Amino acid sequence: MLSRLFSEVLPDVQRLAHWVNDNENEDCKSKEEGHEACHLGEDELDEPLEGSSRAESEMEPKKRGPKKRKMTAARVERSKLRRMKANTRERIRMHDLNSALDNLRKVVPCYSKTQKLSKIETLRLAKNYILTLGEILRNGKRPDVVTYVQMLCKGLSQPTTNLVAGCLQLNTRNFLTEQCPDGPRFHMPSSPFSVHPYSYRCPRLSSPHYQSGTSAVNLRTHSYSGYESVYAPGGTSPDYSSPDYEGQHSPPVCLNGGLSGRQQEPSESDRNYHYSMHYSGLASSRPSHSLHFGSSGARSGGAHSENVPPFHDAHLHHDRPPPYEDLNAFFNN
DNA sequence: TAGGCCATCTGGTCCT
DNA sequence: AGGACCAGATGGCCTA
Repeated sequence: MLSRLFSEVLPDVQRLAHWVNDNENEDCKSKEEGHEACHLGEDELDEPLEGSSRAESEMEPKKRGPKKRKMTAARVERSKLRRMKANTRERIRMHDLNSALDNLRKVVPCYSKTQKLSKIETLRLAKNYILTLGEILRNGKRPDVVTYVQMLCKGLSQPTTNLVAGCLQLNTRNFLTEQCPDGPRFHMPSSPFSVHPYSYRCPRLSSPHYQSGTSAVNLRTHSYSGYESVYAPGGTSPDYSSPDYEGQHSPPVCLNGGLSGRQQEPSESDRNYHYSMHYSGLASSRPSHSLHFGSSGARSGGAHSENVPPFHDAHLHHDRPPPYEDLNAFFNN
């Protein structure tokens, strides 16, 4: 399934190649055209090498390394041209990278047109998403919605966590109540997560779009230290101890702050309802749970719209291509 | 104003 | 020689 998930993204990545042709920077083009027309003179073919004169070679010991060529005007010009071409290539390369990142943003659980996740947050969320899906397949059952959000939000900044939780329509109070039944320790009996004592805030994502007024979702997530416990109930967790494991470096998250949002505790069915909205593509055969709200459905849903003002254009992916049908079938079994 | 994020330029390294 | 990739530097934009 995961391979099919990747194959979904792969074409997008491959399409990036075409971007080069479609998005050639006009001004760079013209610059280059101007330089292409520049004919390099014959003089540069037999340029004298710096310090190559007999007198110099006799007086000074030979220097190691490539001999420096005298920078004639033609050589300087050609060097500039080379640099400009390199700059153009680099720019295109970075644009490709950003396009791929945009495509990735569209397939991770939470997508907002107006408030994009930062690059690093996108990568973190994507990683968590893949791990979560893998864990779901490995365990053969749906995780609890709280666990699901926790898994998705590991290592994410507070604003991103808020966004994801908002996308999931997760009730803040309920989440925290479950997560920290005995007060400020924020330690779930069912969760072996440890809690980091400090928080990481992303200024951009902590904008009102993410945390506006009553809808800010304040969740306390956990450091990576409890990863194995969550992802490997059967001891089959990936090796998170590898040196390159991002959890070592990513800012630990501790989401705190005042609670707001809905005052009512959602019922179990309510929670499942929210949960399955995220899985709507996965559980569409459940009439009471499937909800196609896309970018507007969340608002039209009415019952939950008051909980998601900052995420008005954020949506989950219910119109996903075939790879998600696997999970759909899975969650309907 | 500080800090985060980003785009771009640039020089270095590696490979063909 | 030239292209791909990378990382550092820099400046702009935005938000708290």
